[in-house]
Amino acid sequence: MNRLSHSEENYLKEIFHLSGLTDKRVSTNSLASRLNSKASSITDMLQKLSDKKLVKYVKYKGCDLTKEGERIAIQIIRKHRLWETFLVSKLSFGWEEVHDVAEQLEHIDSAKLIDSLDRFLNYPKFDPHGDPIPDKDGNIVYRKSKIKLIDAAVNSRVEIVRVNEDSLALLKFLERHELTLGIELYVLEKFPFDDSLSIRIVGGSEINLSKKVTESIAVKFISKI
Amino acid sequence: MNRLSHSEENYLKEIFHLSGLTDKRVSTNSLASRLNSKASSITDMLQKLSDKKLVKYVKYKGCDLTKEGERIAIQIIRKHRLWETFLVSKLSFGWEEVHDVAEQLEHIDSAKLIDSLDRFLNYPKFDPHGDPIPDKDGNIVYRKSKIKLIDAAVNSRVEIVRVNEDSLALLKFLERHELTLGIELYVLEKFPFDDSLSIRIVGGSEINLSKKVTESIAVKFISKI
DNA sequence: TTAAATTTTTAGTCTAGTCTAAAAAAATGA
DNA sequence: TCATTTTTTTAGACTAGACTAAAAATTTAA
Repeated sequence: MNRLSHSEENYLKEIFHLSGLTDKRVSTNSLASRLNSKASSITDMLQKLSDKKLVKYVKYKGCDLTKEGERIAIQIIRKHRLWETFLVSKLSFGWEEVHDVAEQLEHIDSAKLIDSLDRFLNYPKFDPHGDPIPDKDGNIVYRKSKIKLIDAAVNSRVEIVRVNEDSLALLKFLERHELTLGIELYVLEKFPFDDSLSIRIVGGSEINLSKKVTESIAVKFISKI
Repeated sequence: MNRLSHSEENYLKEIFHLSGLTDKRVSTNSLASRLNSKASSITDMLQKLSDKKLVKYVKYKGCDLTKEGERIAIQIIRKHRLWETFLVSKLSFGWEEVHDVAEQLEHIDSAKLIDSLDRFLNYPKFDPHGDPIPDKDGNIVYRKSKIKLIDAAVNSRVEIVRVNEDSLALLKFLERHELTLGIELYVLEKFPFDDSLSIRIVGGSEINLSKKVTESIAVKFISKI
């Protein structure tokens, strides 16, 4: 397989993310908004990726990845997450600072580099946001018991295992309220009128979180309180 | 200053290398051959870089860098050499393997990244080929006493302080004959008919080296023998 | 010094990736 | 169901960066 352009790689990665969320075909418009691009540009590229047999594309019906497309997407995600881990654990970056740099580093093309980096970091299983790092062969260990904070039961004690890295503002907000990976929370009360949720950090203070926030945090159930 | 494309950065870097060698204007053709490109493409790009005030370009008379162009070129070289150092000292790459990967990594755009990497590596002064690494402000410490092996006096003892990294074949040749950085040699005899040179590795064997090789190695004088 | 050789530039093309505007298909809802 | 809205595709254009072929400038050498 010939080397892909950065743009092609970004398309594959985004199709992977979007189809993983819904587990079905990815629409042209959803790709356009995620890639900050126009629908017409997406159509062009999908046709090109379809010719290369990396996506299955049906006119007016969206697309999804072929086996080979998925394999490549997973390798890009592997690179992204290993670089993020490197930045945080070796270069002392904050978790909110790593995303943009990793978006660049994920396109570096060298199998030897990424495997050496993996070894150097001691084969980490999760990146700084709690997302699983695919191994060399593309296997991904999804954390089984993970649920969105918004879906957690009232009066349960939970641990933060993942935060959505897409929004810098969100990461800064979480950082400031000490809502970081590994932190444990009590889920106190749900407010249906605005879908907000009150939590207390174990050994810390009580905070009311908006829907936007509780949708972007994944937690693991620990116990009833 | 707006972010430059990879291509623009490569032009600046190459102009810097070529003008450093001759310390005068760089011709269109010399750039074309170094960049594996055609003279007409070079002309186009030089006009563009000239508009951006990064090179001084005079039709039919070649070019050289402006202050700003040189500043940028030096930062790219800093990145290239820091990444090479990282690959060799942290990820156990061989010195002959690092060049191509560093060519990609040098375009990653993040001041924080490169300064953190510099600190992580403990502010190295030279890269794995013996070339000086510019500091954050663009200062380069040239090794004063450095001369090409081809110019070294017969019957002197010298130390290898730099090898030209441009040719993979050369690096492999040097590796195989244990002609690596820090190694000491006796310069035994020059053969004017083919410009070859016989040396003996201190504590090792005698080798006859071609002009091509002795031009690509820089040494430091240690003593007479 | 001038004709030939070399180098460099210009002119015109090409590809990748993007865009806008218009057309076509699909989805929605009265 | 069928008209309206939304989504998607097509058509045509633009930019960056490269190329070939031909023209122009410069350099070399007789």
